[in-house]
Amino acid sequence: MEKEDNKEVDLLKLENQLCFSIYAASRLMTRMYQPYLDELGVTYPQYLVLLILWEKEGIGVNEIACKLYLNTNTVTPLLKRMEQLEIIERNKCCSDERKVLICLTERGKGLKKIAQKIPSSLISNMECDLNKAMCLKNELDILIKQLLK
Amino acid sequence: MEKEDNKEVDLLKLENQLCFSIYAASRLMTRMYQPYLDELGVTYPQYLVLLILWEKEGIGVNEIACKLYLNTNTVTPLLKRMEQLEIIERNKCCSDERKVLICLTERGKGLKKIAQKIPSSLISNMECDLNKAMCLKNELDILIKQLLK
DNA sequence: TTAATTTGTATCGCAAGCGATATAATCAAA
DNA sequence: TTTGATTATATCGCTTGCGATACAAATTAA
Repeated sequence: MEKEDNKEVDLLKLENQLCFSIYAASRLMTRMYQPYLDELGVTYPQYLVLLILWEKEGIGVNEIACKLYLNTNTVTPLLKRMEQLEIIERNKCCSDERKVLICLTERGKGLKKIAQKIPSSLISNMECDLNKAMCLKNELDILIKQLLK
Repeated sequence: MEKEDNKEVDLLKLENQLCFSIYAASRLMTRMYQPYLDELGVTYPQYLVLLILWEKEGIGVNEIACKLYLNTNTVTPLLKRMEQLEIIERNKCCSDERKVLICLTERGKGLKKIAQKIPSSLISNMECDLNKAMCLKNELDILIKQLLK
């Protein structure tokens, strides 16, 4: 009985929260990226948009939002800021006037070359075991799938 | 030579970013907490502050910020909002007038009872393997230690 | 004791992130 | 074809989150 109670109490400790570990790791990771992002002149979410666009251009706002698991009302102003920075272009789709298609500018394309070194720099920088990192990523991806259900 | 290039390109794909998995998992986790937090009438970071205060009261702003790996300029307004909600009290420390000591109000203490069920609800809700979850948490905590260096 | 430094919080400005809502274009149905 | 529903994006208001800066209390050095 009392054990049960203690168990409940333990589960409410900050140090036992999986959720907090994810939350903290996320912010600390972004901080680790900061110097590289400064070099690119973008923020972390903007960098994620670039990753998508470097793979495939001419996609809609919603497709970007889906890939990032973000709401469109987060992505819309994000993209507008990137347009201001002249990294991307936003053009109405001819066949469907509701859609806004996102493309890279030459500047946006050019940033890819600078970004190439980021992943390897980070890996060597924090001397992490690549296998362990991949393992961690797999477990997180499983969790994400669960959370999306 | 060409293989090397492809490798670089692959590392720049969104789907291969450990960082993105952490970032996405973090936001999706918070969304999972949302209904429970609504019941408490607090946000997720505010909930984390409560977890700390339920363990130990009368601590300073900086101590809270350190535990959460947040900057004090994030925590200060957060605490002010919690004061507005009458969940906590902010009182100047007698022995050191610079310090602001944070305590729970009766209301803040009372929320703990409602929160007790959150961890177990979440666990059963997303039918996750507790061992796997703990394993994931351990790996994240190792990562966090690395990032804090 | 006075001056310089450190410490603890707070303020400002900006970029997310999201719930709620709005708006226009498209599609479906009557 | 006109009405109603759906889709795609945008706007609003609020809370983080953080870099830069400010400021007062406390500590140290002189």
